[in-house]
Amino acid sequence: MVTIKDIARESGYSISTVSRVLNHRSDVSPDAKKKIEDTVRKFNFVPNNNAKHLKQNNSKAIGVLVKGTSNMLFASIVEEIQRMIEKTEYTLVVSYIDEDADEVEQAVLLCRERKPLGLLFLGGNPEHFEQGFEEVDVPCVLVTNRANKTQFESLSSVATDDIAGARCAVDALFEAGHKKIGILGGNLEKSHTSRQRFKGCKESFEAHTQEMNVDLCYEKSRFSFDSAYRGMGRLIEKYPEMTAVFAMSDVTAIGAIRALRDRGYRVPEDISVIGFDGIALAEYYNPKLTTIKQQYQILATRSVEILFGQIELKMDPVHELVPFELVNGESIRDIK
Amino acid sequence: MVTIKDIARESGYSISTVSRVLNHRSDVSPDAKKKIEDTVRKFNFVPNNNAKHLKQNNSKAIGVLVKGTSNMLFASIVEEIQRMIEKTEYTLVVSYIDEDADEVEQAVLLCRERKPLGLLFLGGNPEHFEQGFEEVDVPCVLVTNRANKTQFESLSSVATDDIAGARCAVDALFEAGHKKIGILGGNLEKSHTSRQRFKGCKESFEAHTQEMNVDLCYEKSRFSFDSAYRGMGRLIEKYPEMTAVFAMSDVTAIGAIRALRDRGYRVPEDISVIGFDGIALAEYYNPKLTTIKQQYQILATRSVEILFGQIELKMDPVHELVPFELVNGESIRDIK
DNA sequence: TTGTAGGCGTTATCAA
DNA sequence: TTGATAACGCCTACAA
Repeated sequence: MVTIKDIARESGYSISTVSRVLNHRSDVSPDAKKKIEDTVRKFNFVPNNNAKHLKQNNSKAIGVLVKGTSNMLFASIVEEIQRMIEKTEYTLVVSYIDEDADEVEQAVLLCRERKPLGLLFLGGNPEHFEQGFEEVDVPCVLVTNRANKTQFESLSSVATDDIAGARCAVDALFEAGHKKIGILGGNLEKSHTSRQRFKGCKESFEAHTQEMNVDLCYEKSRFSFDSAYRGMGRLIEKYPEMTAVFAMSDVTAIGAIRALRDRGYRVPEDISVIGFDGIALAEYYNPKLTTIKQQYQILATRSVEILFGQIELKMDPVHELVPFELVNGESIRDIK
Repeated sequence: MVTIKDIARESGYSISTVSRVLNHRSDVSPDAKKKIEDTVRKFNFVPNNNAKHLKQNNSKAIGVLVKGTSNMLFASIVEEIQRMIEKTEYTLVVSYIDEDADEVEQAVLLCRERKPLGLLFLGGNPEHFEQGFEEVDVPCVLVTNRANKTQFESLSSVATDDIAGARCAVDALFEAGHKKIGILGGNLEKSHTSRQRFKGCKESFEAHTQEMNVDLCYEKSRFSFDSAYRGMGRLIEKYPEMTAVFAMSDVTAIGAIRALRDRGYRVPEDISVIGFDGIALAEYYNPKLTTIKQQYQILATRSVEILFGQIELKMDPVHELVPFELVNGESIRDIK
């Protein structure tokens, strides 16, 4: 392994001068700079990160905690974050955890092990932050969930308004004349997102003076194709008069539609389905999914910007909402 | 930050003894062991990885280079690899690169920067390895592509037989009575996978004594929904008599089907489509995709096993084939 | 502008 | 069974 020492020896300068050149500092003569850069290239020298960070005691790493592996929206957001980070000197440490796991626990571990300068939570339960979050001593941004009610000095959030989004989705069903509406969502005890979207559903039901019988119309599933498939099976069995379903994610919607078709229902002719997220797949599916589109690029961009603001400019945490959009596909039938 | 020094002071032992306990060595008295472990717990001490690796000059990291971000098969494989690695003391460094990029270049960089103990290539061009690969001095496994013709001491491969798989796919189309078959695949100059699958197509054409007019029946696209959508548009325009298409991935197939439907063709009534990969989505799509299923779990498991065999047991490289499977969906129509 | 020397947190060698 | 102490590769006062 070639070290800074070798470069010093070969170039005829001292270790410190080499170090200065490596760190692009100004107090070096052009001569020294050139000579040293040449030998660096010649020997293909790359500084040892461990040694560097040992001294500086920081890792220039940004941690990303992704909740749920089948979440295609998160996949797009991660991709976008990656694209932004790779242009900087930071590196990304991505860690996937189960959609029902406690992200704060994982965050504490990640901080201890990798010493990141900041953390991005893709999905996450604001309530989890109430306990244990003190141990996380770096700036964090909760992405796709609001944390405006928490009072942490270092926790920002960038999210879509889940309540309004879900309400908009269910409104769309009511406006198409549907009254018997089922809901296929996550675990209301564990998933804050699901709880928020469920609130939106309730608001819509109330606004349309429609009773909601939760036991009948709500069915729980994870955010994956197969779990949604099974969930939809249970839902249609207990609520066969249903004419429309709000699925709390596009992946869920697709699992649901498959389940319906396998039981002989046509979508949207017999049953309408609306999704949530607006992933790329939505417009390639048959039928094209009508869905609430989260602007994943903006979510990603703003998250990273805010995190860097907190890390480098010591800015105060902010809580932003990113507007959503109702995308009209072919999965809703107007029965008025 | 609490260091090994603090633990030494607080426990009343020396740094060396603490280090011994930390590394589970036997030459420590039970007394010392207990006392030190207690103070470690009390102070929530975690060893500094940088210092550790600086000294040991290894990082216990496994690098994963993923070619193509929209590749859902790779996503599943990565997930599976993650699941395996997280049970070990190794950590994973995942890096996504463009599907047409040079993975060996990236590998060299990754090695220099992170000093991984081994590398997993998800997708990759055996030809790229011919130049520059000497610089990669750690064991590697090429996943989903065969490298049996290369002669590197440290390069294994675990793959599906792309030639046979593609041949099987096109055979299925011929056997359903199709004669005018289009192919939607990758860049034949840059993608080894595409080239292999294309070979399989040719074999099938020959076996069915069918002329292949490449200019007419082949169209190029990237492995993403939107690129496939546009590619299919071009293909159907230049070859409107086509009754069946072999899409070189399921994602491609879905983009293609959307393109066909948007132009008024029904699948499979008017045009049959067969995919490749067998991703989860395939059986949730409408129509269910007929496809060549790659066994991603086995691919992932064997890759990791082989890599560890090379790293820890200094085993020789091996080149394995994992069997594929024709999954019958609803996207092919029998026109005999 | 350059060089010397000390230290970052850990492991490993050697002597006690 | 323990404890000094010298590395590991780099950065950074401070001195020249």
